[in-house]
Amino acid sequence: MASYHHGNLSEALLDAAEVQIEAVGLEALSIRACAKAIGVTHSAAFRHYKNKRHLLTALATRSAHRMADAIQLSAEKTAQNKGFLETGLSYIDFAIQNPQQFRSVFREELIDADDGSYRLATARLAAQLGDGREQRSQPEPISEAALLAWSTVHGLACLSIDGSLESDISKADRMQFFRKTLQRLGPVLER
Amino acid sequence: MASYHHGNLSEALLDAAEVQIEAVGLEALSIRACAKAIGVTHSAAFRHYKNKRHLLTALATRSAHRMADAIQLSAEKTAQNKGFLETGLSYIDFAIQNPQQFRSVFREELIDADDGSYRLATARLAAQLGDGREQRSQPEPISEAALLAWSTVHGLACLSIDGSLESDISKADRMQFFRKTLQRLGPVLER
DNA sequence: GTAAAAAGTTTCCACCGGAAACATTGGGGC
DNA sequence: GCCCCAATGTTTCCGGTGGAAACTTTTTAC
Repeated sequence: MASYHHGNLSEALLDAAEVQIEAVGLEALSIRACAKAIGVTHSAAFRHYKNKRHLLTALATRSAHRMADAIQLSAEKTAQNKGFLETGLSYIDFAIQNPQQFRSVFREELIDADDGSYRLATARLAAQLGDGREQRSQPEPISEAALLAWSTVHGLACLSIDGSLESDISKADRMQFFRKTLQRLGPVLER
Repeated sequence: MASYHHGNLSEALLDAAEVQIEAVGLEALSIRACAKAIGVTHSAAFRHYKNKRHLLTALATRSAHRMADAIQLSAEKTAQNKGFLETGLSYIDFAIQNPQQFRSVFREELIDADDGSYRLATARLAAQLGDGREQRSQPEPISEAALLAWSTVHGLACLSIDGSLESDISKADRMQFFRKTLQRLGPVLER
């Protein structure tokens, strides 16, 4: 106990960062505060992440997988053909439940977008939106229908957590309204 | 010349901020750098904006109006009934041409979202998307169709400037692809 | 058992946003 | 025409931040 070496500081830093961003916002994340929460000097963090951007990239990667997991889970509970609607709604739901984590995934100016595992995680996420069956191999470009679905869902998520809809739709019936909105998309999502 | 009093420092600060964010990114904006670019002490800025958040709010407000102007201009050049397509495309185009300005408009964690003139500016923007004819009076909630249109366009803009589409669509034929994508929406945008 | 590498700490630096106290200026009332 | 005051800048200070460098402690490999 209370050993000099923490044991799993890199993971602990991510945990602390996750807590901190949901508390104070993604932009206000501070390495020093994360380190202090763990009981370690801020310099220790730089042994595991060469700079703040690398920490945020790791956080974004983990968040992307969390999100993909949540979506996958909801997809498995749903009939194959009604997949898109539930997938889209759980995409939005994750964003609303974990706004800062969601932001961390797409805030490329804060992260190293070329990072391999980050790209992998976001590719997985994107593939989930491109309707259930479409298992894209790498070089094949996204289809029109998939882009339409993804951008609509992504737009709803962004507008929701950015507060731009607050004067229009109350939080209570937001998801219901979103469901109806997404249902409209159905007819034009044919391949 | 070279007078002690600048004359129009608040505007000059916004101009400097606009230049700086497109150069170094919205999150990296520094009041000190803006002030230095103008040739003024950083403290002078606080005479005009009580803190950084207020500066960013003013910047967001101005950017929102710039964007609304650009959209309005393109709408006026277009046939009345084909309005949505061109409106949406110019929304996206503004975002791609001025990514940091676009971000500043919607980055509510950085600005004072309750500010009156900011709300006015974003309301104007939102109204433009809700198809040409629909002149929303304040308390009337957004329609399903309008939300669908707005969120799709907004999603495309966000995904574009965040680089999430880079591996899928080259920049060159991006707008063309977006046009085709948005055209699909037409049939389901009936009121 | 010891040498090297891994993982912490301490100390330093430049920069940042912001507060406070002071200096300069220009405009309005007399 | 003068003077006072409010507006606008400046200087100086503070605590917090990311990051580099040098040092210490621990773990691991041989």
